[in-house]
Amino acid sequence: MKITTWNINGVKARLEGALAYLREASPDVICFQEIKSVDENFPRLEFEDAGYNVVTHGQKGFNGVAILSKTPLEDVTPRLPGDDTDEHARYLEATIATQTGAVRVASIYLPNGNPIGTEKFIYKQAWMRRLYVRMQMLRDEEMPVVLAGDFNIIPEPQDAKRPAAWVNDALFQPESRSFYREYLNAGFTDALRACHPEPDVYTFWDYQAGAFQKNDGIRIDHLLLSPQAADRLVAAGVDRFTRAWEKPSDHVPVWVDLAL
DNA sequence: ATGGTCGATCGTCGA
Repeated sequence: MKITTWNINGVKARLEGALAYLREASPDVICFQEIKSVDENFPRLEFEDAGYNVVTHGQKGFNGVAILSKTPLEDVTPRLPGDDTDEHARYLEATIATQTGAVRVASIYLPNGNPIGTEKFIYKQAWMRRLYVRMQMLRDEEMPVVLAGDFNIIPEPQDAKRPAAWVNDALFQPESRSFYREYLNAGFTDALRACHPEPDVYTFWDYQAGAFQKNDGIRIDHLLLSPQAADRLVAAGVDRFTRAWEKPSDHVPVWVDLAL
């Protein structure tokens, strides 16, 4: 079972590219972030025609997440618990039946948090703390869980071509990296790093300054597996070829293959 | 040092 995450940076701008990717890669499940669309304007029919069930949690102008699955999505719950005043559309969970049972999947768009020293970084830290609480709950349910999304965290220096360029960025702050380590220490597995210990594994290249041509990237899109999912880990990878397409997203799809 | 790129939306924010 192939589960993919992709920050598409606007579903309207990326519709043709996203449909082309689904035809080519044919993931069983794909989690989108930054759909930048309200639910009513999401091109649901186009994705349904491509063979996917669709659930969205959108908002006007920015943010917004979605989960698409070849098989039905059940127990769909938007919003990360822990702050009823948080209006950002950044989190969506759903359950998908498998041959051996079920897998719980979350599409996550963790706050960017820049610039540091502002409310935005405070909000990011609170959000990371709320996610940690939710992850402990999910882990304790002892079922396969996949947290898939744009975490906006560069976990280690090896996850950036030029780590020194990010030392004042919210994505590489000690607080951000510390939360990521807490997620791993809570029992979750970084699927991509587990399968690819080599250097130069990136998922995002800025649109500016020819970053992709220079492979000046960072690894910020992650797939975290609960123990029951990690037990079934077969492979993981980055589909960086989409970054060379016309009108690319600045992120590329990251996938995991689980024997579920 | 500045501006450099996108998307949503239509002046400006978010990334």
